[in-house]
Amino acid sequence: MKRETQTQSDAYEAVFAALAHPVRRRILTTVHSEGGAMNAGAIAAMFEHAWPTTTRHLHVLVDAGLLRDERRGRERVYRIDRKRLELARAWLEGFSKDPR
Amino acid sequence: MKRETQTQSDAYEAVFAALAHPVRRRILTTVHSEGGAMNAGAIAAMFEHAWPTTTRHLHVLVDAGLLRDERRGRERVYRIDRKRLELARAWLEGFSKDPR
DNA sequence: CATTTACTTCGCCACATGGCTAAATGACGC
DNA sequence: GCGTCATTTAGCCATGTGGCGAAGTAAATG
Repeated sequence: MKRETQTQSDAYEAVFAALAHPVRRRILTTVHSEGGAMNAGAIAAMFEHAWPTTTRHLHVLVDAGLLRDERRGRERVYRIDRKRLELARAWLEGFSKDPR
Repeated sequence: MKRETQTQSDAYEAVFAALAHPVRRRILTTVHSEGGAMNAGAIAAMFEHAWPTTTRHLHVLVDAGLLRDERRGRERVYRIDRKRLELARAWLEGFSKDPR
């Protein structure tokens, strides 16, 4: 789980790459609809694939800054960071405006 | 260049996968800033990589419904389809609203 | 302190993606 | 019709991604 400093374009890169996978999009929508936070077990239970596969997807989302993780005893809670989603939304919004 | 009917989730799939690559995002922003349409040559000229590589990226964007292509004599014009970008933007906007 | 619970980390493998060069296509101008 | 211009298509190869099972770790619990 690399948490390095990123340039602006690296941020777009990580965010859009993270959003590219249907499992990761579903993780985000579900966590959001559950109030913004869920633990790893509840997230892994949503899918038929093996747990390590979910862990890997969660890493991608954390590295992209779309989720933050926090240990709570022996559970791990993943929480949505809406600022990063906002970044992607703002990029897309540029196309609704006339170009400068 | 497959132009098949897509379900809604296939549409998200194609759009977000297409947006995942920096070259493809740059194609979209540049075409937009040039008024919404550019021909293949002008797009290919933006990049250092070989032309067929650009063609391939253009295909991905067309298949995702983000660009439409049109022959104009021996040139080919690519035009942005903002409706599909709107689809992605709307998906992201869901996170700014409280979950139902 | 040994076991169970809740995950993550480690290798491994199959398939997808994105780059290339070379060859094909289709329209235009002579 | 022949060459040339604009661009795509066809194959090829290296690297990336996403799946797996097995093993590891850290906190709670008996």
